Amino acid sequence: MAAPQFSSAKFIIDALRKKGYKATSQRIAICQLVLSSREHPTAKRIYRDVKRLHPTVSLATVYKTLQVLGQLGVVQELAFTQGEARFDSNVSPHVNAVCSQCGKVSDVNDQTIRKDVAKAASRIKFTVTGQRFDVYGVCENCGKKRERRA
Amino acid sequence: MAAPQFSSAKFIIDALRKKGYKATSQRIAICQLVLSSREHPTAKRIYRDVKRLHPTVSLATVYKTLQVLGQLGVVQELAFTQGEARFDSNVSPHVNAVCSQCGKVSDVNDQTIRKDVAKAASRIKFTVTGQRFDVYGVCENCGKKRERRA
DNA sequence: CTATCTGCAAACGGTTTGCAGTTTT
DNA sequence: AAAACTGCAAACCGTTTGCAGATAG
Repeated sequence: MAAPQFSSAKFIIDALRKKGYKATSQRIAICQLVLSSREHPTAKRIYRDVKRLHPTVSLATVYKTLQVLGQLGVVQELAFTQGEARFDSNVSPHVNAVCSQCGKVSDVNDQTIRKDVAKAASRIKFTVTGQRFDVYGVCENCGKKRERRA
Repeated sequence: MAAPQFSSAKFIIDALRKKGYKATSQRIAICQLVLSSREHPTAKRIYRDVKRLHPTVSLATVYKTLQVLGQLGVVQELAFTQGEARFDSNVSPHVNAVCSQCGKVSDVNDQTIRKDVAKAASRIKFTVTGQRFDVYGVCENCGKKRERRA
């Protein structure tokens, strides 16, 4: 069974209409950008990128569309202590490795997370709808830069 | 070996001075409240509580003290998509079970998280300084309320 | 005595909202 | 034709900052 083409226009239009949302061209463009990105982009980043296709698009529309994607369950918003939120289209359980030097967020897939979530939930009789697992620190690249300086 | 009395005045004053911070009475009170709480309080909540002892304290002082506690490494700030951040004095790896109905955040300790973090980090050569593991959903209490309604 | 801290009020910045006009269905 | 959406500007709200006076070391 092939994975569905989450970021194909057809798939997106269908998914939107199925839930009663209208498939406007701005919305489709934003969805494609977000769903095809592995960079955990911020709203501003998406805004800049979508302006290439739709120069008049507004940041408000980007935010509204990101909320729609959240409702569709295909994007998770990651709020951070400082600065903007990032939007993650990887919705399956995984680790976000957040570099405090360069800000990059990398996904590390790990099948055991699913079990951890289930175990923790069963211990306190909690019904799970989602999860977030971040590790904070320094990525390989920034670690090397540091060494060179030292 | 007994656990250190993280929330005793003496311990806090020592820890502050050791890092060059002054031990003012407001600061000590805020630290004691945060370090002894298992409720993952918001800044406003701490502000309200500390006002009982220090009626003239300001929200700004609360925020500044929370930053100090972060620097001391004894409190972690948890930013959420909507609403205020919460402050967690449980700094060892654990799961935060966040109820979307009542907003309560419960800790679930789990020794395997430490291993998961190490494993993910080694896979991408990441130097870890901290972590956050949330599960989102409905707590036992709110689940029961739901059942009753149905 | 000096450096740091407090409390106030104003600023900040990311996100949301209200609304008039437009587009989708 | 009705319902939903866009883009704009203003509002919002949690958090941070600048500063004058107070306090700790």
